[in-house]
Amino acid sequence: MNTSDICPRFEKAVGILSQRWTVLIIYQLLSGPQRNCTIKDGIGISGRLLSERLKDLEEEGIVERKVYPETPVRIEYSLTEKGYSMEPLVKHIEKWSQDWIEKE
Amino acid sequence: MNTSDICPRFEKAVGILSQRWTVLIIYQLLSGPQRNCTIKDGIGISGRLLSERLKDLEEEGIVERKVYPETPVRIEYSLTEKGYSMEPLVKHIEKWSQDWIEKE
DNA sequence: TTATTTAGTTACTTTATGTAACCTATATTA
DNA sequence: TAATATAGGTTACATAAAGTAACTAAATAA
Repeated sequence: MNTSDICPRFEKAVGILSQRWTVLIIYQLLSGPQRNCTIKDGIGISGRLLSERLKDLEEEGIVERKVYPETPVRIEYSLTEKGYSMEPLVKHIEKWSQDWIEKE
Repeated sequence: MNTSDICPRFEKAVGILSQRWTVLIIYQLLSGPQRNCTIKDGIGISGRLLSERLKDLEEEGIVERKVYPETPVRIEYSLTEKGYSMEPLVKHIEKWSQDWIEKE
């Protein structure tokens, strides 16, 4: 039985962050809107998981999907306001890693 | 093929954070050294996973395990210096969740 | 001896992740 | 027209991680 008394919002945020690839996708999108294949090559995720994560992040209101009916069609993903609100947090993780993770 | 060009230290940090329960265990230990069962009840993790995570975190140098040969034996877990260095990060996550995760 | 307590393990089920092949739509080329 | 290429995405299947519950070990108390 789960008798924990942790704030549900905090738990939810932790749940988002602790899903594999989420932070790296947001990190990648911090350099601007980009298409599927660019994110893929940028962080080394598989196509299947990238589609799944982008869909999740869209549902969370963190990522936005835009279709440009050009030829060929262009589909671009970008961060929403909520997504950009995570920038300081992502940079904080990056900073911490520089200070506390040793070079291998 | 993984052609990503992400800083290995950042990747490592993200790997730690994105392991389920890690952040909650550290969060719980921020209120001071405590034993297995207290952490367990505090965050609602199963005994099996808690043991596994504490072992991982000990190996990462984030958590310290101390045995007090009393009767019955008391085993206490606490944050190391490295563990405490994550406090601002954890608080940052908490703050973000208050600002951006809606009540359900 | 028997029971109790706490930490931790074992065995098994369910869910998440990884990999590769395939589908669709459109455009380009032979 | 037919074959090829490209990008986004899905399907099918294999492996790894997480969840659940029962069990073990060590030490002490009744």
